[in-house]
Parts: sequence; structure tokens; C-alpha cells
Amino acid sequence: MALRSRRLKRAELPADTVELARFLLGKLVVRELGGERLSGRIVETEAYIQGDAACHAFRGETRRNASLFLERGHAYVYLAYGTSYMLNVSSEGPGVGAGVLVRALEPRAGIARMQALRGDVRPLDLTRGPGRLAQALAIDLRLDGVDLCAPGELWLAANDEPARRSGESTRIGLTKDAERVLRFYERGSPWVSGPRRLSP
DNA sequence: CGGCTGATGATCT
DNA sequence: GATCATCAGCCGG
Repeated sequence: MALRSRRLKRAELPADTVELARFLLGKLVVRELGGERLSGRIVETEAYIQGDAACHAFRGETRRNASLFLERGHAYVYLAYGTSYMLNVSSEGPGVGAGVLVRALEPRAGIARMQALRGDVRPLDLTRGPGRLAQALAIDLRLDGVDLCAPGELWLAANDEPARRSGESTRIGLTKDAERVLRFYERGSPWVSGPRRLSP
């Protein structure tokens, strides 16, 4: 299963940010860690688009958000609240600052290693939330800017499993442009984060 | 389960 | 010095 994962090609990724956020549901995030492969199925995403005050690129390119301006399919990793790393997939064409936040995964491979990285938490809390999944996959600033469509420590894989029903809602935890409906999730998944009312 | 709070550090103004 | 796309822990129902 995980050993046969096919890396996504950049050409397969929708150029539009919202389409990419929907497309990524059900795909796999793969982390190569010391010869071991960790992976999880993406069950929740959020789009951060152009003209969106909540997007880190809203006020132009800076050192921190530079990866958002890379061609689609690159990792944008940053530290939130001094405690949690966030994994995003850059979207759109080069020079355009936009991306998709990966908010939750359903663990697939390397679960024992993830548990070791997360400490003693309930299984359902292993990768439920953007900070938690980053910790479970040992994602930090060193992975900022990595090409997720190329061989390496972190990449995206296709998934031949049947697609599941998806839902949408407002995004979580924002102080700006919080009313936009740009969060996408797989219906019925216990691995989705946030309050229940946002994931009916 | 829902709601609240403090911790915490990179980044930008 | 202010901001912040979170989390764990704690409390009440």
C-alpha cells in the first residue's frame, strides 16, 4: 500500500487554490524519516486565496511566506503561536501567493513512529489538527520550501481508494476574513478537527 | 462535549 | 512590542 504509493505530478494538481484544496482530500502525505515511511490520508484542508486577508501572502512577499509564492506543489511551513508547525501546499502559478493548509490526516503508515513523536495521546488525537499532524510527521521549518512533487523527505501521493463525500464550512481559528467558506473535509471522518458543528 | 486560558517564539512593523 | 491559520489542560453540564 504505502510502499506502492505513486507520487503526484505537478501537472495533476489543479492550478486554482480552491480546486486544489478539494483535490487534496483523500490524497496521501508521505514523510520519509530515517528510512521509515510515515503517511496519512488528507481528510481536511483550508484554502488561502488571493485577496484574502487571512492569507499570509495578503500583504506581499516576505521572508516567512516566500514559499507561498513558489509554483504549486511546494511546502509552506511556518510556526503558529510559537508552539505548532503548519503544513501548507503552495498553489497557483509562480509569483502568486496562495496555498492550502493541511488540517487533518487519517494515519496510514508508520503509526507507531507517529505515536512516539506525539507522546501519550489518544489515537484519534494523533493527527487531528494542523499542529498535531506536523508533530506526528516531524515537520518543522527545515521542510519549508520542499517540492512535494519530487522525491525527498516529504511528498504527496495519489490514492486509488474511492473518493468519499465531502463537506465545506468556514475556516477555523481566524481573526480576519473568517466568514469565507474555504474549509473542506471528508464527511463522517473521526479524524477531522474542529467543533462538530463545522463538520456535519 | 463545549468553552476558556496560558504558553510560546518566529516574524514583521 | 504586537500579532497569531494552535494545543493541552482544566472546568462545568
